[in-house]
Amino acid sequence: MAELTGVQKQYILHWGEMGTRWGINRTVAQIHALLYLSPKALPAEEIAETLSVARSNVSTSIRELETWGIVRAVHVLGDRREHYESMKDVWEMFRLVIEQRKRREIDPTREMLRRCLADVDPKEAGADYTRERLGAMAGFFEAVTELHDQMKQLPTGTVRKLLRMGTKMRKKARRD
Amino acid sequence: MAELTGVQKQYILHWGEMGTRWGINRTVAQIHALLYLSPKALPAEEIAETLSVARSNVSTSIRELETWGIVRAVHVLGDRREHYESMKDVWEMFRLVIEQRKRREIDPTREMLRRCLADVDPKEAGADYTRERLGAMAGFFEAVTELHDQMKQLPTGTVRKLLRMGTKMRKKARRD
DNA sequence: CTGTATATTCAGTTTGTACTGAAAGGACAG
DNA sequence: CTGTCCTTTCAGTACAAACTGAATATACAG
Repeated sequence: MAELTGVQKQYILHWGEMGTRWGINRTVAQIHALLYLSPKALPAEEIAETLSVARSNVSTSIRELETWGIVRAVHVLGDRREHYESMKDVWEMFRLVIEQRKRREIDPTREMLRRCLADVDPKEAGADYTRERLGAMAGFFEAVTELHDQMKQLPTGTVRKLLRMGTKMRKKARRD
Repeated sequence: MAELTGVQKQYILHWGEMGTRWGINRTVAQIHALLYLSPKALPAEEIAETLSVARSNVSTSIRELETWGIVRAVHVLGDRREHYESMKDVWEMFRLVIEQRKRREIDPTREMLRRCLADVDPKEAGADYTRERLGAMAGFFEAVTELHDQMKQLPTGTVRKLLRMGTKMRKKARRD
């Protein structure tokens, strides 16, 4: 893995770009991309060299990937260094990330909306309007939460079944 | 709307924070929050004052919201200024944003993956492994695209029906 | 036309996040 | 223990994105 192939380079750079667009640090995303493509676990130093970033930067980035649960340290016989490897199951990887982003971002937003709804001062002008808007937004987030809870518990295969079912319902609706 | 109520402040600040976490400019998100809560369309200057940002900043931010299609300019009789209002249908708003983020981010990633798969050099060591990993990732993105296409064409009510159906299937699966 | 009100553009500045390298902190072989 | 190898922490720096305000463009009333 010392030298990257053209394809690897392309994938890693793109993945880094995607990361930034979704609020994920570029280097963190690049390291993940590198590990995902790597057939064997890599030591931090090799990651740093391959991506041309500081060793310490790799350390913190790896830590973040570990908190997501999509990268873990493994030990190689006869080597004192930690080697890092990425989870390879793509669906599971995204499930983990989505679950955590929901916890970190969706859930607090739901709470904020509830708090706001409770705090609307009825004496304030336009209180009804504010409640209406906040309520609509809250409803949406509740639905998203419901959807997520479903997905979380469905095995991958069932998601695919639902996809097919959706197709049928859509076709039927069009005929009606 | 000159002075914000406590609830409005809370909502706008939180929404700005959420924006940044998803790669959306804080001010852009705040302006959207303000317009979403506002019962009437607001002129740029009032937005700037209310949020304490430069008039020019509002101009560019509004432009971005317009490209998303979730804010539009309206005219008020006897006023030369443009007034801006947010779409109020939350589901439609998110549908628009998701559709465009898919176009800007998911689609290019799919293309990148296809290109990579085509470019894998069979002579290179580990070519099979690389293809396997790229293929798995590509499969995921294809599924996401499929899911999106379904959602896009389903009326909101049908999404809810699917949610309920999922619940039943899950309960059944648990019994089995 | 001219003058005024409004909107946009853009060069320069600010700000916050990411990154580096040096120092400190572990772990372990000998 | 001691020295070596590796990891983590952190203060300072670099950099990119966001923001400002002045200059410019545009629209329109008179």
